[in-house]
Amino acid sequence: MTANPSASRTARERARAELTREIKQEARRQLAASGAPGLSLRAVARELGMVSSAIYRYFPSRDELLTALIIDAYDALGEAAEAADAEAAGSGTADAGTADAGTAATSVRGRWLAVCGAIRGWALAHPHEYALIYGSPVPGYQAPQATVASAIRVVRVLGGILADARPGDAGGAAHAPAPPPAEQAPPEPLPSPLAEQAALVAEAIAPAVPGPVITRALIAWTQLFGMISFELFGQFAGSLEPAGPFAAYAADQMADFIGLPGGGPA
Amino acid sequence: MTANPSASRTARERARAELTREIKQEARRQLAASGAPGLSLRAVARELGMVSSAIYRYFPSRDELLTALIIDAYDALGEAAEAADAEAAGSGTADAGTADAGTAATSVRGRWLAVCGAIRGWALAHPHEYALIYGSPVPGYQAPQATVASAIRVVRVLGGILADARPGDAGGAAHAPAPPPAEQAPPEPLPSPLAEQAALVAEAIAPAVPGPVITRALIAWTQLFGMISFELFGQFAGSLEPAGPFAAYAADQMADFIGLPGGGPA
DNA sequence: TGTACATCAGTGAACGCGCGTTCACTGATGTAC
DNA sequence: TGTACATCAGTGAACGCGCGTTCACTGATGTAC
Repeated sequence: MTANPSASRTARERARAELTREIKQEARRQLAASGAPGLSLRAVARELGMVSSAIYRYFPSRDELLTALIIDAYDALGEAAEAADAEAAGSGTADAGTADAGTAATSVRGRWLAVCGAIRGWALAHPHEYALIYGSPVPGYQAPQATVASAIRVVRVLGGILADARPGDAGGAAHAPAPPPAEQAPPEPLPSPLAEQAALVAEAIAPAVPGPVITRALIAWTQLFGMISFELFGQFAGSLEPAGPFAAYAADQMADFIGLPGGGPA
Repeated sequence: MTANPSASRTARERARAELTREIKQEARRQLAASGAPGLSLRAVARELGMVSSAIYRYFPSRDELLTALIIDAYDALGEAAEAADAEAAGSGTADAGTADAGTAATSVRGRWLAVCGAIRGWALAHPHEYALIYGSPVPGYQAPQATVASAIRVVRVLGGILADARPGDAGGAAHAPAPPPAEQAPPEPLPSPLAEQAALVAEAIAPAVPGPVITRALIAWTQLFGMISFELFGQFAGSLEPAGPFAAYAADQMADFIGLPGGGPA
């Protein structure tokens, strides 16, 4: 059992990967304690029992560590959304790709509600990571381009639902039962600068979905995250707390607003 | 012209008030440069040409200064909203009280759009103060109860519009022209825990407005601030930028969503 | 109007703390012949 | 299989910096008689 080159290289690299993970994990713990601006390389090292300079073998600077945490957070949220979508769609596998709606067991509305709930659920479970990616930007820190690929995942899930709801309504088991609630808007065209922006978003996220629908979905998107931020950041204190019922109601209303089939009396 | 007691007391107090103002102003400048966590009493003092300990004659601690800035920001935003509402309502005075809708020259829809625009405008003009009050909470800082009175002002403006839209539609010049766009929701009652919450909010903000309408307005409220936060915090980068057209469209759509009279083709 | 006293703004030094990052180093792990 | 060399993880000391807050003080401003 002599070590062949690739296996031994993996041995060292495995140790490296594990410590990298531990550093990020400890950093997340500190994030929860004192927020992004309070994240300190020295404190992380201290907690891990290493000398502060050792961290630099793994992350060349504090900002690089922050970037890694941001990407991880976007990915975790994206995964949560994808998993909820896949489960709601009835396919046991977590492959939440674009179409494949032939095996869908639930309505697009059910998927929408499930994904909204999953996003909120993740945010409540990881409030400081949520704040890291959707809160005020860390002063002096500029998120590199590398983060956008992960940031877009959750949006892509919402776009996928939207796309499935449209061309022939492939995802809709619950299409017939109730009358479409508020669907007069799509005919009206968008004002000029917005129409082009919506077309670009559609192209990236939900092809063939008309501009007004995309725009309404973007409104719902901002509503969802605005609501979650308000809940987490304390704006609901003394009024809408606990916010669960409001969040569920809002998701349903926004499903109507976008024009997803189904709805009506619960 | 000997100084009488009250005048001389005012002389010293006036100096005190002015320096207090200057400290806050400089603190705001630093907020813009390095964010809330980077705000430093020493740096403020340095910039004002005083020794760092002198600040303690004016603010007993860093947190107290932060609190003062937060209250000022809420008040500034509230004032901006009130002023926009008053102007849209046609009364030249800035008295944006509850009713007095008899002299209203514009529709409640116009007031809604004006206030949404003013809120966004203030946020764009003061991004760091906006982040201070609507961004991630400053770690280790707990906003005291004193801030809520100011925080509620902007919500009260929106509630006032809502209230004016309802009982006999007192504020609506543009009520007749277009058919009410999406008003089937109000009849349906809210689920239990939400209904009570909505009733409490209505009582504080817009009495006599039914729960479903209040709830829709709260959804619109979260949408508005979610959208502004996304714009300021960079989530629209590369898609909805510039965000003006989207913001205007969204405000209009949300006016429909709440059921404000008017609307239709622009 | 003048004097004795109290209040208050601002000073300067100090306390004790933590931070990011660099650098020359030791010693272990892996590689090539 | 054994040896000589290269790579890499982690050490410990140091650099230079800024922070919030306290404290005894000076001197100016205001107050009471």
